[in-house]
Amino acid sequence: MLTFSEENHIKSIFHLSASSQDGVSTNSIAENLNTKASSVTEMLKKLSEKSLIVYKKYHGAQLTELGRKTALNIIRKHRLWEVFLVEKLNFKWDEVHDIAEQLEHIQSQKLTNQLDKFLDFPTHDPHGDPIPNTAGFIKFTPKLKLSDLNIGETGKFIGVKDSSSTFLKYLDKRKISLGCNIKVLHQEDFDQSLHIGLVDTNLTISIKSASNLYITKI
Amino acid sequence: MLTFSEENHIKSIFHLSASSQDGVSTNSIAENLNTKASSVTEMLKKLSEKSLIVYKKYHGAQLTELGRKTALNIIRKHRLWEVFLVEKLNFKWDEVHDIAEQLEHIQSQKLTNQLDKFLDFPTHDPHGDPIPNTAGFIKFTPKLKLSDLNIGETGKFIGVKDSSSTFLKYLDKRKISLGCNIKVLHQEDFDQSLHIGLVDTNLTISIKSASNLYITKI
DNA sequence: AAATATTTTTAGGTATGCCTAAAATATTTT
DNA sequence: AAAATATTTTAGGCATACCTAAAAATATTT
Repeated sequence: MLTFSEENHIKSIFHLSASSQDGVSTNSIAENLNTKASSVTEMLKKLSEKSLIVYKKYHGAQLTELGRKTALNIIRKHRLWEVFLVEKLNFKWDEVHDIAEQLEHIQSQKLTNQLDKFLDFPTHDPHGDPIPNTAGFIKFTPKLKLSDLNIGETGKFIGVKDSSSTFLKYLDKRKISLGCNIKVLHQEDFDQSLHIGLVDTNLTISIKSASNLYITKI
Repeated sequence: MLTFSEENHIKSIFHLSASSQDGVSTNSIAENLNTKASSVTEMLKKLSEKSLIVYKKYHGAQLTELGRKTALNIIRKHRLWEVFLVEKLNFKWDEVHDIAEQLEHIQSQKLTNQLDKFLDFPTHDPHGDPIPNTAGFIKFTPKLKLSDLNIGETGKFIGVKDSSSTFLKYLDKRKISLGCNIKVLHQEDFDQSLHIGLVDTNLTISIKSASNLYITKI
């Protein structure tokens, strides 16, 4: 049985591992969890003793296989609850994160699996992130960004990188929703902003926004 | 924002208030929460400072109006989640308590209300206990026990007093389920055990069990 | 009403999880 | 490679929420 704080650290290390080959730094975890480096150091020692991470002083942390399984189980719960909130309780996709942050810590294997079944075994959460299965297996999809497309190419919008509430609302306002097809029409020389085409409208978005949208070429 | 421990104490005081006119004793809370009297004393001071209870040294605690509202909100969440687990996720009525103990602490007014709506505004949980509404209003039903009926009288089974897993399983085994009609056929002189009649079967239950079943006369 | 028993509180201790400030180590710059 | 800078760890504190044991207050018996 892990504490909330232990679980949050494990999750943070998992997420930060994606973008770094070797150990995750103390500072990056601290920043991610809005805490201080010294607090993280303490926690890393504890997690190391519990065999959830490999920790070498001054050289960051890496999840063990057990740690990875643990992280994926928490992420599985988080994403399943997000689906529940959106599909069953009519929440918007920008409202679910904070509540799922709480629900992801509920301990009951049976609950998680029954919820999964109740939701008809969803494969992705409302932001397009894949949901790990019971065994901790997660479907890997290469992540192409809208900004990676060439002029004239079309992609299907399958997920967001930054799923902050403000960005999600920005997308809503522009009627850019998960699953829609986007064609890159033109790029502005001045600031690299993109003119894109949706089903029946064209609009302009910044290059920053474009690199927040995950796409598959079609 | 209250901690889990604070919420648990408030809830405990609420439940214990039902069976005692004046203040709830330190020891009874400690017993109820599986903790020690000294820990409870500490907590009572804190809750008193937060205006959730009225606490007089050596004379127990009583909820303030704010404390009562707080308790009812937690109980509302607990019971709604129990309904969810049984109705939507196919849990048995004896399996839901521990999970609901965790879920009752999730903070989101909107979540609670949307869940309520999703469940179609249930009035009672799977054990027959009433669910408080948003305003903290709880429907009072006089609690008659099966053991209070006279020989020959019939009652409708509407709730259990002790909803421990073992007792609920005992009822399942005997096919005694919420809502069924029970007629008291005969009482044994030797040990006061009751012969009762269900829809198509008769059986004998102890007087202890009979005083665990809430009934309305019909 | 005094003696005894019970309950409750206080005093002092422990573990967790956070903090700041100083020391130690690693990295980058010159 | 030495100096400067950045990162990480250690040391020492603080609040919460538990605990045991002793002291104080209340309740019960005689």
